[in-house]
Amino acid sequence: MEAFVPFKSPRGIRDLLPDQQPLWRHVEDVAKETARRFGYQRIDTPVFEQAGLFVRGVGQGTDIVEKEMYVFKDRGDEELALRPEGTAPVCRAYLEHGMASLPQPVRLYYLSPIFRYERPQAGRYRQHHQFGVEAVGDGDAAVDAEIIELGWRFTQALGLRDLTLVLNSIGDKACRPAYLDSLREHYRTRLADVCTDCRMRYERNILRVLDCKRTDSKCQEVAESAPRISERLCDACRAHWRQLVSFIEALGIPYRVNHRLVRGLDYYTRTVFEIQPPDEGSQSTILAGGRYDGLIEELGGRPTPGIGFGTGIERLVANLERQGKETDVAAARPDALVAYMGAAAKEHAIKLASELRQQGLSVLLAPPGKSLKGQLRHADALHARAVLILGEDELTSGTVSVKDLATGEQQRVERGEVGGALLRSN
RNA sequence: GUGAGCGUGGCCAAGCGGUUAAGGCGCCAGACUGUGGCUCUGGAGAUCGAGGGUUCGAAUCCCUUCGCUCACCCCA
Repeated sequence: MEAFVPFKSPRGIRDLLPDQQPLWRHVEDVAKETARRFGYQRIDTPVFEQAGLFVRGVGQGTDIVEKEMYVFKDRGDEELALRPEGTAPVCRAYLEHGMASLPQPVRLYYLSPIFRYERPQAGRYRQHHQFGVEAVGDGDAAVDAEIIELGWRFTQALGLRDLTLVLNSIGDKACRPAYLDSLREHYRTRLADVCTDCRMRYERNILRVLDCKRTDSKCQEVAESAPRISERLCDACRAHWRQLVSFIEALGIPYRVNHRLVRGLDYYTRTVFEIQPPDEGSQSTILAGGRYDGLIEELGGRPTPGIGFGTGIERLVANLERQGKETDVAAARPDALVAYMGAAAKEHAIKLASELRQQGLSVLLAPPGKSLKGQLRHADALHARAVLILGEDELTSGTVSVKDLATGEQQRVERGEVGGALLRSN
């Protein structure tokens, strides 16, 4: 017989307790409001999709697909996957619902859970939540600027300080292949100087050697001396990039160009960007995104440009807490607790609580078997504003004793007047 | 997947080989019978993550395992 082990939440997956709700609601409210101002509409896609959507969209060789997806078969033997990122499902919905026939670009946002089978760590969980924004159907740099501005305004509205916007362009089908060749050429003769991870990246995804952070080998040196993609962009990509930078400057958003910024998902083209907090955490990136002009086509649609970003609520909240952000939202307090004495009063108490709730008040019934003193203590512990007392005296006179817990004042009120009295004192 | 640190009641936390495992918070109750918050008193609640070993004796030492945390990889 196995010893009984109490259940726990799965590894890397946590509860969001009542204490933390106000700050979370605040972040979500700011997200919704920012999206509204920019004309983005909410979309909710399912928590799971056909696994193939991500294999196709995100890329066969990516870590997300290769080792981080929660995949399972349903009873009909369909291969499904818990959503490991937000963009591919939105693009799937764009195609599935014929959004190509809507005015372009289609501006969408979502707030949804994301699942990745990773080793949990500070700011990283197997289930996390993203606020994501996508503009599909317009390849103009003005849309890049709009998306980036949306992300920037969002973080500013939350009150996050000292953030850095980092920009780069990684080219497109026209210019990237040649660049990758020159990058490979640069590394070919220097593989011995570089870490084992970089040697692996050299084989698997050469672009990623650029964002190696190791300092115990010559990776930094080799990466710095590598050819820069910004100098190898084709005319179209270069023009796009120049426009984007001028728009960002016109908007007065501070930014830094990092020619070594690349992103891990296969679908990115041209613009990639991140917003990073000041402290040098390892997974500190708070918001990240880019353009994905080939994705819709990859998913079976007509060639359609798109751009978007995702931002992790857990990381936003962590940064807000680190900044000492107060949860200014008052914790939910019951308006009243109904205390009663004796079996006869209990039924009246239940009815009274019910009536008051129907008037819109937040009302709790005292727990059974407690003395009046105990019931008052209970009310105090729950931060109730008032206690309504029903005892023999009140029953015979058809009244209720209303005690205000802040002032300690108590008065008899006609049974029918209680709701009004409470509403007035709120 | 790799490496390191840590696992004592709901939470925080002493103890570091030797009688019934401190304390604080929280919870429950009492302090003259229908009255809170302060104070005082009392109470419930721990097989010291689990399994094995060393020892006369282990929460304390060793091994294994699970979990948590942090870092790497990668990512929000």
